Amino acid sequence: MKFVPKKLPLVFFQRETIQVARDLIGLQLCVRSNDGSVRQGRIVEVEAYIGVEDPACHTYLHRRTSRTEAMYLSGGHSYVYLIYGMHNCFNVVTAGEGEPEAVLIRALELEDPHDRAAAGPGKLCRHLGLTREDSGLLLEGPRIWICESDHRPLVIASAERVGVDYAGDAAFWPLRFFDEGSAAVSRR
DNA sequence: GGCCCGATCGTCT
DNA sequence: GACGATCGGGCCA
Repeated sequence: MKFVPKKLPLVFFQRETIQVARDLIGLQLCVRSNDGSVRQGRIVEVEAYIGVEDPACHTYLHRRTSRTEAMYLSGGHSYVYLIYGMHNCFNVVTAGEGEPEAVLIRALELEDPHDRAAAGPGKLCRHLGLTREDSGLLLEGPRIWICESDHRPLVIASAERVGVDYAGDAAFWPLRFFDEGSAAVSRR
């Protein structure tokens, strides 16, 4: 019987952030371009950013600016920001409205599992064509959505988050999750 | 207005 | 392992 991918409902994202992060591993992130073509990849690496008490999170201590406004939306919206003046990072907003938490999508496995064109948060945005224009969108299409996959990860590993040395103890929190069996993970 | 620095990546040694 | 690119965000004045 053929596997028919099913689009995830918004309630999937409106749960506890760490649980959503783990559950996202193995699912398909899909983006439709203006010309109608769809680019997609299997999520193999994510990081949880758990809100106002997380010193690594953009909304630490309720920081709220035009950039982070999308994080205050209800779970199931996108949050895309520019980093180092040249790379975009795509996040899935989690939990409820006014609970500014999110999951950073760090790597996708493409059709060729050894293709590393989407192995990193900046690289996957470039590959999918995602920019800050795509921040604050609902993840129920037509532009961006996430659907089920018939390829579930065998082992989900956890580790420290990348690039958050400024965050004190929080730099050591094991909030990065990845598919141990994928060659498309950004770092081991 | 000014200053510092970043949830990265590619290149070079 | 080190470093530069490149520019907006965040914070202070």
